[in-house]
Amino acid sequence: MATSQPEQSNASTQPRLLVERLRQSLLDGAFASGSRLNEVHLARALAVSRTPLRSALQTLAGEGLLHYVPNRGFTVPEQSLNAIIDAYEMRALAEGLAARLAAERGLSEEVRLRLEAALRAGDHALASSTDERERRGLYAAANEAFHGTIHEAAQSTLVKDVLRICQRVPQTSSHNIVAFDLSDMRERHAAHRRIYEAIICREPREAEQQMRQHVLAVKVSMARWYAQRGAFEQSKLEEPGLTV
Amino acid sequence: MATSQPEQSNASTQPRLLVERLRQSLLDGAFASGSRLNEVHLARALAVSRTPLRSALQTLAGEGLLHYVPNRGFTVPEQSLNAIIDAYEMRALAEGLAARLAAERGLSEEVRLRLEAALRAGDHALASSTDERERRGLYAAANEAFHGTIHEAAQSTLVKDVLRICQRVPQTSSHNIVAFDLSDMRERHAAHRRIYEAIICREPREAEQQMRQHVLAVKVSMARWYAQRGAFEQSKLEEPGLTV
DNA sequence: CAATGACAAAGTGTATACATTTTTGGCTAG
DNA sequence: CTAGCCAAAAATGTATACACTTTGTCATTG
Repeated sequence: MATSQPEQSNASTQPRLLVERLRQSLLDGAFASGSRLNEVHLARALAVSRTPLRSALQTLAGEGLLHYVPNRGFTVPEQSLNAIIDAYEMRALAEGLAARLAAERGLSEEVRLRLEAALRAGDHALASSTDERERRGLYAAANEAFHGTIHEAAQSTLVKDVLRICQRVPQTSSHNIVAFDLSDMRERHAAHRRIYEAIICREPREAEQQMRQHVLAVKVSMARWYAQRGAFEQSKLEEPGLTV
Repeated sequence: MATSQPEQSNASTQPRLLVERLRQSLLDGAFASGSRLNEVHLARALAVSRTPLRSALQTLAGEGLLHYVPNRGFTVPEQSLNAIIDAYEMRALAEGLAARLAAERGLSEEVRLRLEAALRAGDHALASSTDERERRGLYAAANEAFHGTIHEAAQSTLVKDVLRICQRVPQTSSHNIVAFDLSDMRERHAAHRRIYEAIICREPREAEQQMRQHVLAVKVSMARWYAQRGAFEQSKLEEPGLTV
């Protein structure tokens, strides 16, 4: 097939692209929790052969986004409510560290501009009178841009990787803000601004503290939302380790 | 080859075993920092074909233990001194969280016994009059057992994975204690006991605090050691991002 | 009728051939 | 003598065939 294909030579190779696509799908919850991924079917669906697909799956398993059992293939891990809470605790610490490092090391001009752009995008999302659905989309993008920029500003591959791992639980992904109502969003946005100021003023402790509280506040919103939704949508709510 | 081999059917498959072996080698520094891993040579050296080897390499790349560039294969990432420091900061937070979770959730009988065994092993290592080299080995094992047991006790896959990532920097691996002298070891051991007590007494805050301080103390020992050693062994010590 | 064992089907694991890309070494032109 | 280019070699990427393992089904048996 490789010979018959025009091969656009995108500088990126198949496994790399597959990792991206699959990660996105997994975070969007496109695959049922606990389900097995059939290599043959999936390869056909993605129009690649098993080899590059397996490469991608192995990588994702390494990241913890998939679970691998030797002769039984790859499965989508089931997340318990406990795991989601833990993920937020971990994320709060890691994002806090990222903010602290950013404050310690300072922002390059380019990064500072991007951070400010993200804040303005948040302003815009909250000010716009568009429908609820669109506002949510806009704010999610601004939110993701804000956090992503700080992750970069920390200039630590390790911290960035840890944060990626923390967001492997779809419910903690920063572009997933279903749990927010409008007042929540306003509060989050104000927190973003406080964090930004602490970083700009080079106050590491303050930046870390603000960021931690911010993420923990998100945790509470999320937990509240799940408690409400879970109450009538899913009756299998039993400790310990209820799966959502 | 699969057909000619007796195939001991160890319930574990080749890639799995390879991941273990390679991870160990990488953490032990068996491969030069920055070097490229040649798939053909490595496969021959490990007596497997390229396919399972690549599986293992992809997984390790997913963990961040290797760096992968599309048409250029796998390389051992170079660690800057900054990266090592960051790794300790992150590890301090993650281990602290693990200790807190362990204290919150309590220990099963079996885990508690293992933790106590690790402490006794530490006692033994410090009390024994064997030579310096053997003491170091014994203490490293006890240290690893202590921390590893707490990681399990936290009962969080995510926290465990984060900790594994933190230790991908060889210099932060808990079985790597080259930086300790005897008084260091005694101090670390005393800290272990305090952490153990906080967990047993179900005091999450205290456990987290003690663990954090403990890991940060290790960071200082390590940094001191590198500063001394680096002074005469490597002259390329230049900010920023000096590679060790 | 339930339990069990054998067989078939499906799925994963591995080896290998070949395509594509990168690297290397030498050659020529300036 | 150096710079740049071309071809050959080496290394990585992908497809595919086949081996092995698991799983599901059906018939046999207690």
